[in-house]
Amino acid sequence: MDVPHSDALLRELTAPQCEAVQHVDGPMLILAGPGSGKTRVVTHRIAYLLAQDIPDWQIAALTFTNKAADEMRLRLDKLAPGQKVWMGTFHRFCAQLLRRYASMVGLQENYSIYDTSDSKQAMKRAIEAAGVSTTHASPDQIANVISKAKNKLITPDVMEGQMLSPKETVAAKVYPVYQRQLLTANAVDFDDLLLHVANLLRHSPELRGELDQRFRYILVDEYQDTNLAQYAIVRALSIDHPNLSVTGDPDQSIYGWRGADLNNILDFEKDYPSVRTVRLEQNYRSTPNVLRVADQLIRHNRRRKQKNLFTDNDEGEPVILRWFENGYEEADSIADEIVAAISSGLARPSDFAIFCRMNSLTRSLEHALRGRGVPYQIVNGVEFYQRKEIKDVLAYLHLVNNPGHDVALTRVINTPTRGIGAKTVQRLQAFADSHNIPMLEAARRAEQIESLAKRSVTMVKKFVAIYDRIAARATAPLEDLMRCVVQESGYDKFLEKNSDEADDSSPLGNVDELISAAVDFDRRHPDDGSLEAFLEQVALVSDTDAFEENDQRVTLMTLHASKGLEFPRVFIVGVEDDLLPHKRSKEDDAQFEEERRLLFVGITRAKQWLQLSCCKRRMIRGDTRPVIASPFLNELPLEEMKRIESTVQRNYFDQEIDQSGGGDWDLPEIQINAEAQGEAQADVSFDFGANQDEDVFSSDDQARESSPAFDSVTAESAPPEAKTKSIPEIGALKTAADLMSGNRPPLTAYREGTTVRHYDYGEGTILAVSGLGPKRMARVQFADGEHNFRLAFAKLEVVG
DNA sequence: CCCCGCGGGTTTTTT
DNA sequence: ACCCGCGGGG
Repeated sequence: MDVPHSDALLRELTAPQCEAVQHVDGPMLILAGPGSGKTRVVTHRIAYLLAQDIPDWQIAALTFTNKAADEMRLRLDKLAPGQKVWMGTFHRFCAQLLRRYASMVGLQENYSIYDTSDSKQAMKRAIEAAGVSTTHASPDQIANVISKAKNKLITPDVMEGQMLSPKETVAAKVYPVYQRQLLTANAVDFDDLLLHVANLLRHSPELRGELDQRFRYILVDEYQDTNLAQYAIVRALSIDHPNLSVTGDPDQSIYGWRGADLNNILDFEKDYPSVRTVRLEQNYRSTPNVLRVADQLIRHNRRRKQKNLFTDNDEGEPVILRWFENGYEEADSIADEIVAAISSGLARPSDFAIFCRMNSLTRSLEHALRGRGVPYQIVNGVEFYQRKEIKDVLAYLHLVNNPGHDVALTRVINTPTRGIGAKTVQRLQAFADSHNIPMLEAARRAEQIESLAKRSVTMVKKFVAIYDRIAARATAPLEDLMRCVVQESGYDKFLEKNSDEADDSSPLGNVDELISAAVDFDRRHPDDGSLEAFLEQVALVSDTDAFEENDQRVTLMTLHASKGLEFPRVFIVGVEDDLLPHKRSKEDDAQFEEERRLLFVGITRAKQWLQLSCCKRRMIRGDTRPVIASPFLNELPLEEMKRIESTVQRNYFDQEIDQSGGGDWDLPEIQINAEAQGEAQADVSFDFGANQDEDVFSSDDQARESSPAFDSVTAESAPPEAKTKSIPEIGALKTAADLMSGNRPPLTAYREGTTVRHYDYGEGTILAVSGLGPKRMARVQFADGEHNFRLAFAKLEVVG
């Protein structure tokens, strides 16, 4: 490791930043406003600690997302190359501790991490076993109550003794059963990762002392979003060596609904009386225009610490507040504007981000962008790893890694169908429950289960044989193991039957992509017990981790996912009552204030330009309903903002009557008629699969290559009238699409051994290609190392 | 045991 | 609009 020089680290830092960076021992609270260079301060401080000869293994930096940890690691590596400071999410930190001390909480080290849907399954089973009725508390509600309890470190026995609401009473009966079943399955849910570690530290003073000693310097990011369990963990690790430094901003606390406790940051100074508090109030990100809007808004919150945000940046453009007739118009207008800005050369797709309160609102935006050939990425909940075929294959792996994983067994025992029905599974489960053994064990003893038909016993035994053949390969490289799973289980035949070769997002293509992920993992982790590590990584990836920077795409995401990011130009849609603030968060002040913070977070992501919009009517669950503007809008400095109201008139059926366009908005009109638009969209979606989860879209040469209809699509999307009426617009559309694709050789031009050139990396050789259609990947060896590309979008020139 | 069609609930945000 | 779970027919 290269130890940096202290002096060099302090150059180019402001006085408060320097103060924070030079703080070494004792607790510190960094109140960091949005865009105040927080990551810079944290990385510099770690480098500073290293410069004081503090060993890297004594430092741990905890973040909320892997993305944030990666970013931090990258930046720290520039200051102190080769350092081995522990960086990662709270959950990963706990997962690793728990691997080591599993036996102390009754687990084995190969324990599984249940994701939300796994634990939902497990919960249903526990409810059944506990024999409670779900008429007054749904499984979801019960799961919620239990999750909240875990976040507050309430164990089943403690819960039993408390005063409880009717729902909580039901949950309290399920809770111990659920926990016992998890232990039998050698599994934990997300909350358990924290809970087990917190309990471990509480009940074992020796271990606590040892770890406190080991992790002498702890840094916590986004401290305003920690819950009680997380609080307890860092507290326990900071008693003998209270060198705990936390960064956060009470105004950006947006995870209260998940157990985050704002008091953790508001009371930090009480918890650690010797604390040094540093305020970072200068903003380096946004224009004064944006900042004033944010500040005016957040002043309306009561539970906060007063901050004085300021910036030296240029005034910039006024923030825009815009009304639309409905969600479609909103989406179309935004998409048009993005196209106009891109085609005029003023901006790149990656300059834009669109935020919304709910994932479902991205639908119409997606549609509008897709129709115009604008590439975009959606950072949303329905991710790759949630897909059925992916979960199926992973479930086999889970079962190999942990034969006690009952959720996985239930999932795969009849996938693909092999004559083991629900009744049989139920009987296996009952047998397993009564003998307190995993279901796989019950399956092995199928002949002992009296209620099972002969035929079922045979089928179950057959499954066990399949499993054993797969499990025999447990220590093989992941790629081999995964191919073995797909073959032995018969899943490959099942996939072929259900997959459409042309459809890129087909199950087959997805499984292929999973296998390439495994190949990639094998390559990066040649030695460590890779199956377990792979499964852990998969379990702990978050939605926000999917966000890719430096990618020439517009970003669509929820306001929650936007935290920690920044974009030159930001649209926030649906700033409407009952949506933001959300209907269900208006019960109490705390929730209402959290909604306000959510908008604050969104606003402060914008660097140069910001538009808030709301609609007069919005389609909700199928039908269109009138909506009113968000009460938060009245809290903004409206007089200095640019307000635009759509003047488009609509008839009863929501059809446009008057085309006079939108107010003082001076965009070129890029509307093409509705019919043509519809057709173009239909055809385009045919090429790429009408899949909402598809994270990339572009009408590039890929489409040309695979679709003979491409030319007619172009013709149809630009009807003759439109062509003669508004040539520049059509030109603009084309330019926008071209920008995304460039002059790209056909995908078949990229093969193993092909020499290619990349703008940044220079010349290189293709080592391997994999995947299908827009997901086709190439691994390329450049002078400075290997890089992976999505061929459909990468700027790779074929040399020679 | 498997497949298909219907009806009801549902979406706020996610490690 | 969409997803999931349930019931009936094959």
